[in-house]
Amino acid sequence: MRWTRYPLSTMKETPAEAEIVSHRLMLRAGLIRRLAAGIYTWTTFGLLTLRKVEAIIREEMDRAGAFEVLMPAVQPAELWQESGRWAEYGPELLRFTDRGERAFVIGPTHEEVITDLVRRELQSYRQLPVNFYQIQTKFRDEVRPRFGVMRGREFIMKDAYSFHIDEASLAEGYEQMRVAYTRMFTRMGLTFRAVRADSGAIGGSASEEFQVLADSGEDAIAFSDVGDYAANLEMAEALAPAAPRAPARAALQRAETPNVRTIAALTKFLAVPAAQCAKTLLVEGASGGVVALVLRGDHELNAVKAQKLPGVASPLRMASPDAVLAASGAEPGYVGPVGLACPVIADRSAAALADFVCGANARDTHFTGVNWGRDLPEPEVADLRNVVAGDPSPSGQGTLSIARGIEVGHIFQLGRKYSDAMNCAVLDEAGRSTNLYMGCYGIGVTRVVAAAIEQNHDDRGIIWPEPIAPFQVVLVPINIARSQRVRETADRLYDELTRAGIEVLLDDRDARPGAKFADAELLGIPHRIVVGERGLDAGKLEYRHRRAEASEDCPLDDALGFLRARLAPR
RNA sequence: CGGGGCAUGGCGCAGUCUGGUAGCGCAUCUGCUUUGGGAGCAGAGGGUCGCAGGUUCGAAUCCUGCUGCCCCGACCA
Repeated sequence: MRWTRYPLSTMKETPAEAEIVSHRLMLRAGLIRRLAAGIYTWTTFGLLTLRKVEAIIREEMDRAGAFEVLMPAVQPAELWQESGRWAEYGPELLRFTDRGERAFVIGPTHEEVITDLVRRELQSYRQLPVNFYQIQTKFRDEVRPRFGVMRGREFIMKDAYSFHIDEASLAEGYEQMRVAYTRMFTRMGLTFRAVRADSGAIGGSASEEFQVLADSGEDAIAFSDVGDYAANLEMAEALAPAAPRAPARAALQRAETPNVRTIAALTKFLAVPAAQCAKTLLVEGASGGVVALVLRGDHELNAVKAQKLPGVASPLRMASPDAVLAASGAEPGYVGPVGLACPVIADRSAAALADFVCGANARDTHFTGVNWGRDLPEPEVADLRNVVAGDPSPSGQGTLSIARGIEVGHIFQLGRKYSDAMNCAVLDEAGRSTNLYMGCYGIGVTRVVAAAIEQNHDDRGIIWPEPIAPFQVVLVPINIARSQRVRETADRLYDELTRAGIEVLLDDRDARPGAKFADAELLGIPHRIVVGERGLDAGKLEYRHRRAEASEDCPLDDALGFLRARLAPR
């Protein structure tokens, strides 16, 4: 493509609304333009990448044996009333009526429509299992759309729904999707993890999120350096320390600690490591009263784990300062498990402490040399904390790292929720009507593009992973208006590379070199060839990969061969 | 939904407090010069100042209402 004939406009300045890198770069590079809150136009240029992502998804879904369909964006309310979600779904569901006052929704997802289709079309277990997918525009009236296309209201999603005669078949279908997703994101050149997720309200036995790793991600995930264990931080189990608790050596002593209310202050004041301190949090109990949760000083409470404990109120609520005073006799900052009347639950690591430091339940006082079993009863033990980097993996292999991720895909075993509600059944081998088991599998297609940028950029612009780059090569002729030699060489190269099937953007604008370089870097095209008088004199072109620090020479008479050796196979 | 903020040419902003000719940078167009890291000079085009009322001789500016958008907290692809 010749730049001067292409509807592409870049921006030097960033629109004020753009908060995160991918949003800024997508606007500056001209991939998207905003129409309304959370609603964007994809430009001709932006579509190049979007279509590549879609193509990879299609190929892998087809390879996995799924069948593409295209369902309507507009759906009748009756289906949603039948599934029960008309009432369950909140204001995120965009509802409207047509001229005949009939109620409709704009689909945020398509379980109802596909279930309706399948119950009409399939009659026999012989037609199963089957998986239908589509790539289609969805609408969710998000409370707070933000970050451009990352959390838009209108977005493109690949959603797939599989149907099975029994749970074993569902598990197989689910596993096939897991494999397909892994192939897709690998092919897109993204660094990602399949993460165990809380199957949550939807229910079902299994659920995994596919998270693209990026520092700006909204989700924290823990993953092992050995094997493929990965889980949401809330879900990752913190194992008990491998070593048994050390024997008590120190004597229980009372220490004056005026105005020392935090672990940080305590470690300084008494010159003890945080890992030798116990912090005691009082939370509301399930049936009134309070419960003491004891953690090591260097650990954080995991609210999801805590509120799952039978004695603890769910959702988790911290006890009020008054309740803390009433239960412990001290204000927050001096609470400790010694002599507490309320139930005490210790994190596995805290329970393994010996000779530890904790609050003495009296103002300006702590205990040192505290030991479970000797100075206070052995506590109830539970997993209460967030895992931290370096913890052993719950899989038993390797140690954990913590990273941030962007959720780009989610696969679920739904079970029979929709087939029961909507009476979606076939006849089984015995001729009995049987409701089907369902799986559902989503990918945020538009979000994938944003996530790819979040993961792959520098301060100059985007750095596209090659498989989803809008162009493979950018040709930058220097001083094209003056030098006929440069122009002719660039034209010839452009024709040659294009004929060879390479996607080339020729920057044939009469612009200064600096402006062209800056734009090429902003657009993030992986391979750059510079044509200039300087090089031509020496029979050379100049090549540089978008990630490379420096340029290298490229032979003028074999640019094609030179490039082919560097382009990713398609 | 609760809290805060913004709305002035395509983009980024000043002007609003203290009413009086609508301005700056970038971008765009023309000409000349320039050409290896976002050029210089000269000129040009482009704005119902979010919308509707009101106050006033006069409103971007003051008052009222509305709308749109952005940012901070509970979900999701």
